[in-house]
Amino acid sequence: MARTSGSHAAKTAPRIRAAAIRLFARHGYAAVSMRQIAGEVGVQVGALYNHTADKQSLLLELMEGHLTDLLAACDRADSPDGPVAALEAFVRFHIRYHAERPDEVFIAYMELRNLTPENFARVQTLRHRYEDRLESILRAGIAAGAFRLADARIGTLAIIGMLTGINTWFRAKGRLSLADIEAIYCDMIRQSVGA
Amino acid sequence: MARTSGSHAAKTAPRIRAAAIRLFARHGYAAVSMRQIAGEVGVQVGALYNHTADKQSLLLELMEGHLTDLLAACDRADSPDGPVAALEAFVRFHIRYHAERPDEVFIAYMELRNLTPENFARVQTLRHRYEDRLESILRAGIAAGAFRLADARIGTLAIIGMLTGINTWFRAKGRLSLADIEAIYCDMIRQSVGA
DNA sequence: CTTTGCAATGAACGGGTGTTCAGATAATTT
DNA sequence: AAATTATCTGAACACCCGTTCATTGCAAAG
Repeated sequence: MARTSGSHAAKTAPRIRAAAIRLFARHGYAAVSMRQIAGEVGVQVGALYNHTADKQSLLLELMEGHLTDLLAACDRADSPDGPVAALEAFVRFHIRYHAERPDEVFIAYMELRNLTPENFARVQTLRHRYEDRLESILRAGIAAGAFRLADARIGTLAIIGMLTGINTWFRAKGRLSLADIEAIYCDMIRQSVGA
Repeated sequence: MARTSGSHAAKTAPRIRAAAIRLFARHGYAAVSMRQIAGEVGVQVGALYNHTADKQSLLLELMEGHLTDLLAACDRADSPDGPVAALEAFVRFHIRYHAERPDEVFIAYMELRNLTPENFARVQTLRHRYEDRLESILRAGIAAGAFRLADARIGTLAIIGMLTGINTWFRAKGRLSLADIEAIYCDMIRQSVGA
């Protein structure tokens, strides 16, 4: 039987992913070469291919990994009863989770066009699953008469867009802390759906 | 056979820009080669360099062109009196203007990292000038007591993020027309600032 | 200690990259 | 009609790309 623990793979593979995440986020998938990634890991190019089939698979793994982690964390987070409280919980979860993983988020939203059509479809499915969490909250709020919102789907896309935008400008050293921003966004989003 | 049929010589520059816009938007700056652009224009690679200094300058020209056009159009659009009406006018202008130029918008928001630091600063300045249009409206609304919004700057970034997100999913053939989306966004954004 | 087998090396493959430039040609000016 | 200017071609330059593979090294299993 092949060795399963203590082998190099257990250490090199995650390091390749970490290097790829940082480099892809910084310069973009197309602008980063396999040699750059290998250099960051401290290994020769060919060695990468012991851990990933090719560059495209590496990108897909990063995106799918990020999105499945996101969905799992979203399920783990408790969602209180009542549309207004559930919406606020979602907003706070989203902001916190995304603020902790700026590079993964950047890749997952910016490198979609560098996926092959099949891989794009897989990633898009996962993304849709996440958006559906929010859409369900909005639908429930509308049905309960708690929200004044014309369309749950558009509302979902608008709120997600608003939230994801944070990653493009938020810096921890900025004028406002993440908690400040969280509070402002909670208010704006609650108001935006008329609650 | 140098030069195939030279009558449209003076029209090559705009055609290069048009091809670059389409290709950059579709595949990304880093993934598009000068040979691809030349092929789309129907010309050899070397000919591109009669109209642009290099690939980086081409990207900068497209971005700066888009943003100066945007600012000019924004100034031309009439902004009614009163914070609520001014906000609605801005939202409607933004959605319409951006819906008409999906490729330019995509490039201006996605290819920032492929600009040299100097060029990035220039583009960022223009972008900030546009955001300031909205921020002024929000500030006036807060000062007049018409808006319930904790921070004008964060409000600006939140609303801009919400609006720019539209370009990532809007398709003219979709369930809702642009006018529908415009109406929903107007409501959501007005509500989001507490008006 | 030997065997086993994964992982890393280093070189090579075919092809693509942005950019330059001498020479050719068409349009415009004189 | 001749001279000038602007523009395009076609080839070349030096370098980088993703990927493959025979060879080598080395940690764990027996």
